[in-house]
Amino acid sequence: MDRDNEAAGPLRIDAERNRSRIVEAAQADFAEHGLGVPLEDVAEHAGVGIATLYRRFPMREDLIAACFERRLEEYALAAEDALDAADGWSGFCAYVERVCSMQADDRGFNDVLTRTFANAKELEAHRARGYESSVRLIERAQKEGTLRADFVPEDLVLLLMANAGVVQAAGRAAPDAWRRLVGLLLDGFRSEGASELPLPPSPRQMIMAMKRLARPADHKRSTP
Amino acid sequence: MDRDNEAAGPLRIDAERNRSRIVEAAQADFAEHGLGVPLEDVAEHAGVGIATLYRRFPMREDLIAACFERRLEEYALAAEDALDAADGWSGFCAYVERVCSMQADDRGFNDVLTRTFANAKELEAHRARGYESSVRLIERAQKEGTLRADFVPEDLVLLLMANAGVVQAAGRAAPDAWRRLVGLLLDGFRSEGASELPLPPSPRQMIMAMKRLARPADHKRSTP
DNA sequence: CGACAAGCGGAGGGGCTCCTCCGGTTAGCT
DNA sequence: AGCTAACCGGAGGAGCCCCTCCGCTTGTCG
Repeated sequence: MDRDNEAAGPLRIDAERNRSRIVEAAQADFAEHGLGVPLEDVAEHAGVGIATLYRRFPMREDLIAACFERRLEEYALAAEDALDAADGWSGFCAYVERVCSMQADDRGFNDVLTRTFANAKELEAHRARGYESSVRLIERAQKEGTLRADFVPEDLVLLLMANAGVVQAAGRAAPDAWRRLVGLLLDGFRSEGASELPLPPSPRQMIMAMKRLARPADHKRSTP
Repeated sequence: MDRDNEAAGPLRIDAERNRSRIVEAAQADFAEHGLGVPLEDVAEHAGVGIATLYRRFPMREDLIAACFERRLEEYALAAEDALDAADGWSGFCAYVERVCSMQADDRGFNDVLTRTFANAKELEAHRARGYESSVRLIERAQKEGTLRADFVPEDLVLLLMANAGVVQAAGRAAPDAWRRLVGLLLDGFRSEGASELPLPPSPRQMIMAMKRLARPADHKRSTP
């Protein structure tokens, strides 16, 4: 946790209790409505005043970090677990499906995955860990000859973005739509019958894109 | 156009001029910022008062309809053109690339494509026309044996949603990222080496999803 | 040219959300 | 028990955007 990141001793027990309630409420609200949920709603669902929420989490990003550290750790673990699979391809597939499933289950996490957080060290550390393992996962499956040779790590980010789009658009109306997309994409990832592809975006470009998404939001996106 | 859909004779010439300006400004703003752009900005860019905009387009959807009828017609045409291609597969690929390219070029159109508009007959008519042609495109490529046999029209909607996600996330930071995704997906669409897939969402489910997106917006989505 | 319908635009009320200020409350320590 | 620092929460200003009302302007037609 990052509770005591800012000097200052441990919280008073009532404060600690409120903090937990806030995080729990936020996890539920983020999961259901995405990262843009009004903080006043979170405070209300937690049964605390809005000021209490702001005192504990001065920036929305702080609350997001507290809510998603676990999830991002699981994300990193998914890649590490997949390295233990019997063969490279099944490990790769299991990884992809597990991560995309996490996206489908949590609308907030769906947002988190394609965004960077400048001031949340733990979050970014987990992301980096997951990234490294996924690179090894790719290499292993490629050496095995099952994953297409021109596959690069940025393609995984593309997969996350694409899946985010489907999860976002399909929502509860078609809760399993993402599985179909992932199935189709995995067939595209096979080296068997792979055709020449446009160049992938560069790592730098992907990072820029993820940074861009972290900003205020150009304009809400949906019809208000 | 739908200018005179509501009885009432032709507009006065100054009014007609203002109307055109509004549509032009809106096309630009929608393309750049998505359908959620503040209408006050559109009015300002058009050089008219906000009241003038609302008088001519009482609902945001009216303005959207006026702005995107052409684009949606082009969308329908893309499928019809593709039916003229030398073979089924290249027609199918050309269609997919053309439509996805349109998404990448216009953030508003990107939103329009995965949404329904209850009160915009022309728009929905074009969409239906495009849909029918795309079904024939699919059948043709399947009979030819190049497109996987289990491909269904809903998979095209999935493609649009996935591409929307990439376009949305990558934005200008990685303007060609979508090409890579489309390339990978097209490889997944080939019948060569196709593996068994999860069931596709039903047509009804896709329609529900597109209707859902048309509503007020559950919660803005991005961090405010 | 003159009258009047059609059109114009800005002010402003309303809703939503962010975030802060400050007077009242309470845990924890002696 | 009593004190104090830590904590609480609601009121409310600020910003953004939606949409309407209404007094003024202008095209059009006799």
